[in-house]
Amino acid sequence: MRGLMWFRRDLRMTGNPALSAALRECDEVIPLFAFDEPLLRSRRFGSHCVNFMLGCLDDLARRLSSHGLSLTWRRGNQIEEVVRAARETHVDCVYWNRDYEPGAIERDRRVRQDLLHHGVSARTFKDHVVFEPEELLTQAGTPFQRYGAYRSRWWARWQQAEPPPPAVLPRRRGRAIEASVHLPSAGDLGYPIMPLRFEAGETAARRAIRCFFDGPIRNYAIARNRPDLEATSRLSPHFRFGTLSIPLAVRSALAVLARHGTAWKTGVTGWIDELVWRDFFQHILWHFPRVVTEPFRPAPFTGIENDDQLFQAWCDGRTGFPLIDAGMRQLNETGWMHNRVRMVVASFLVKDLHLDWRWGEEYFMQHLIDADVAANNGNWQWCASTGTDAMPGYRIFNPALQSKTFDPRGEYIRRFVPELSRVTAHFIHQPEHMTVDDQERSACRIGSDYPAPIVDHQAASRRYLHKTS
DNA sequence: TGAAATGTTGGGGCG
DNA sequence: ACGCCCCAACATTTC
Repeated sequence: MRGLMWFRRDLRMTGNPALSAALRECDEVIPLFAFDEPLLRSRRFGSHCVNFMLGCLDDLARRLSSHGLSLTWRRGNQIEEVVRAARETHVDCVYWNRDYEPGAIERDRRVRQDLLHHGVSARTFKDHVVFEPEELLTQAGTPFQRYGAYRSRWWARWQQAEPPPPAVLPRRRGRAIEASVHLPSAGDLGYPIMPLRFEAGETAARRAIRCFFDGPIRNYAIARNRPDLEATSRLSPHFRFGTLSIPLAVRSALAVLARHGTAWKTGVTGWIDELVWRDFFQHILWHFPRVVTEPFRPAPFTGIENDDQLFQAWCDGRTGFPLIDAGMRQLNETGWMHNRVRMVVASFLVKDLHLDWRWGEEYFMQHLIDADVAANNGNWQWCASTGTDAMPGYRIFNPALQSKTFDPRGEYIRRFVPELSRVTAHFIHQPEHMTVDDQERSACRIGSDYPAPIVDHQAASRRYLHKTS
C-alpha cells in the first residue's frame, strides 16, 4: 500500500500520529507540504511567521531524509494540490492530523470528499490537542464555557485515563538519503527574508524544551509574569507549527515533576495549565465558531471609536507608554511578545484607546509567529471582557503600574525602546514626569525623542467605565 | 491573570 | 507612663 502524508501544522517526526500510522500501514510513504497560494496572498500571516515556517520545513526535510523519506512540496490552491498530488502519485490513502479551525474544517472536508471521489481514502488523527472538543463535556453533555470547570475535568480525565503516548519515533525506513529538497525561499513566496529570532524546526524545538525543563520551569508559576527575565518557555511558535507534540510535552513535564519532587510542582502544573488553556480555546472555537467574528458574550462597552491614528501609534509602539511600546516593538521586531505584555497592550487598546478589539486581534494574527485563531481570539475576547471567564469590565490595567510591578528595573523596556536606554529606573515607567534637566541628562526629550503619552490613562479609563453597561 | 479607595492595625516619635 | 498622631503595611471593599 502507498500513502501520502500531508503535513500542515505538525512539522515534526517525533510523536506524529498521522506519520506514524502511515509508516506502519504503508509500504511506501510520500511526505507532502502544500503552500496555499490564496492564504499566502491574503497576508493573514506575517513575514516572521513565513520565515519560521520555512525554517521548520527545512529541518523537517532533513530529518525525513535521514529516514529515507523525501519531502515533496507544491504550491497553488491547497485543496486542488493535495488531491492532484494524491492522484499523480497513485496513493491509496492520504494521512493527516486534524485541525479545529472553521476554515480548516471546511478545507479538510472538501479534500476528503474530492479524494473519495477519486477512490482515495483519507485517515485523520488527533494531534494538536490532548483532548478533542467532544472528549470533554459537562455531565449534561454540553460544552464547558468556563475555564475553571474545564480545567478540573481535564486533569481528572488525565489522571483517570492517561492518553496513550503517540509512537515516539516512526520505524526507520530504508537508508538515509541525500536531502535534496529545494524549498522555496520567503522571497519566492512574496515575503521579505528575515533573520530568524526563534530557531525553527523540530531539532531546535527539542533542544529548547530540554533547556526549559532543566531549570526555568521550576519557578515558572511566579517568574512567568516577568518580561525582563527569560522565565517563560518561549515554545509557542513550536506548538503553533507542531515542531513539538503537545501530548508528549505534557508527559515530559510530568516526568520532570516526578524526578524533582514537590518543590517543582507549582512550576510544572502552572506550565501545563497554559497548555490546558490551548485545549480549552480549541474546544470553544469548535463548539462556538461564531466567536471568529462575534463576541462570545455581549460587550459591556458600547463606545468603540475607530481612530486610525491612535491605532497606528499602538501598532508602531509609539504611544508614550513605555511598557506598551516595548511590547509592540518586540512583536514587530521578533514576531513574539511576552504574555503578560500581550494582556497589557490588549487592555490598553480596548480600555484606553477605545478601539475595536478585533483590530488588535487581526494585528496579532498578522505579526505573531505563534498566531493561532483559537488562542488569539480567546485571549483577545478575554481582555475585551466579551469572552469566557471574561475579565470584568471594570478591571483595567494601569500600564505604569504593570510596568513597575513586572519590569521593576525597566530592563525589558530598555531592550526594545532604545530612546529610553539612558532613562533611570525612577522615570523609566513614566518618562513624561522627567523635568527638562532630567530629559537632557538622559538624552531623551519628551515630544521629540520619545512621545508624550497619547492618552491620559486616568481620564481614558474613567471614560471607558462611563460607557460600560 | 486589576486598581483605587477605604478600613484596620501596630510601631515609633513626641509632648 | 501615657495619649496622640503619623504612617506604613496589610486587609477589605468598591468600581
